[in-house]
Amino acid sequence: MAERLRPPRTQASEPPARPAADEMRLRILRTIRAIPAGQVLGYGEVAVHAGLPGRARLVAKILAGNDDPALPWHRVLRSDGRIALPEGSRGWREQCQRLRSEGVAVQAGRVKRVRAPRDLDQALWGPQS
DNA sequence: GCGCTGACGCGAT
DNA sequence: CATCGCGCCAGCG
Repeated sequence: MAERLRPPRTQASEPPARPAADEMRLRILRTIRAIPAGQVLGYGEVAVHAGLPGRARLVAKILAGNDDPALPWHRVLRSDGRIALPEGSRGWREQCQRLRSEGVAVQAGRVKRVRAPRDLDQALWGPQS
């Protein structure tokens, strides 16, 4: 066999998985659809649950271009519990309303967490205690 | 192929 | 506790 024309990628520390664009897209959408009503999740957390750690901005990108009205996009917030959309914008108001209609307490565009900031991973999943 | 952008995250101030 | 700055990562011109 001929030598490898492809220089070896130094596998010092496992290379981050890079699924195809639509694959990532599907995983992210699937994760968001899995968030139960009345609960919320951060962009970064969605990415992690989708098996795509570090792709919080990709999650945002997907949501920005989403057209599916059935997608519970309103259950996705920033890691600090704040709504990501520009305050006062149409989407912002809509998100507040949708969350409240599910029993989520929203104040000043922010969802109250049950735990300390460090436990967001868990807290975001269960704001209802 | 390069550089800029963005519904982000997190530590520092 | 509010802001700022810098890092990350794909998508897109």
